[in-house]
Amino acid sequence: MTNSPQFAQSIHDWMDVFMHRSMRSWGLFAKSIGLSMPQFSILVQLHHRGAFGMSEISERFEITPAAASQLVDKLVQNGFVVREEDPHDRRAKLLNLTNKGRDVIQQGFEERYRWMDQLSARLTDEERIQISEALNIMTRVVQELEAEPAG
Amino acid sequence: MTNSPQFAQSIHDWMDVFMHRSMRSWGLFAKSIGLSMPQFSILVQLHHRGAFGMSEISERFEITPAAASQLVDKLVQNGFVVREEDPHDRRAKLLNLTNKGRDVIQQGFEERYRWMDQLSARLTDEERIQISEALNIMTRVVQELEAEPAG
DNA sequence: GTATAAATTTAAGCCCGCTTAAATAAAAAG
DNA sequence: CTTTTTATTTAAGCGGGCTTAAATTTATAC
Repeated sequence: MTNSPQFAQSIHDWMDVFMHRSMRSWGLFAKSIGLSMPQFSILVQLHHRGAFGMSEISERFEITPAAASQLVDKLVQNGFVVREEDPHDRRAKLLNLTNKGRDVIQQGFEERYRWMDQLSARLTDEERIQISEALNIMTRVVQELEAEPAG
Repeated sequence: MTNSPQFAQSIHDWMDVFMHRSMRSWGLFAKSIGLSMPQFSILVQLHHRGAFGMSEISERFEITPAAASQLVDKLVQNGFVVREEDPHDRRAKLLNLTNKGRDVIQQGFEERYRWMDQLSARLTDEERIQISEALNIMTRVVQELEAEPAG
């Protein structure tokens, strides 16, 4: 499937170290601000993709609409999210992050970045440039993939 | 803290797209094989770091020893993990993945890799080489960081 | 060897996420 | 306008993760 075994190997090695690290640390961070992982994941989605509706939550996380509603309820009660009426369909709701919600996610990413900054400190200028370019390419391609229909 | 704003920006952009994607997909995968995230995270840790004891679980995940014991219990009952006596201290237990446990994690990573392979297909040979080298550098540095005392 | 400390387990109880089933409200179809 | 479909919510109930408290077993200190 992969066009280059060497490339695949590099990707896989990187994902091993990276995922192993990030999975645990997100859990700890969510707990530290009193959010469960499902709640936190919803905030991350909202942060990344902007406002969306209840049905989208239940689809993307593969839970029932009832479960989505209840999860969001807690986020609303705690002031991370607001429920607004969809102007085009009064049955539907649009979820939005509050400032508090945005701040929390931002803070989570900051802490994750810090680890990468630590990593950065170990690199030569040349390596930093090389990595920077590589990541930009990947970011661009991922965004292209996501923008596509079957994405 | 970061030595180059350009580098930091690239890292952050990449983490945004990558984390957003991987957080959700791990959750869905864990659910698909009947594991909760906490259970699944323990398997990932065991896979990455090899055998370790109860106390280490409760420390690393910041839960009580009692909670760790109960979580592991379910993993044992479902055949993902075995509890063995620590030869150096008969009070302590050493956890190990069973073949089933190893397979499950392996499968999880495979599915994650597939996404990256999709990404790979969009790249030129030149880009693949560039990214491959960049990832290798980062993987090496992360491993160095982890191997150090204050890790 | 007795007393104390450490590693783990068991049990009771709380909160949370999830599901199903039923209710509400608005859009779409006829 | 009535009927049906769609989006969401509410309520009841199950199972799971977590905590505290108490019990068990083995190591360590004296």
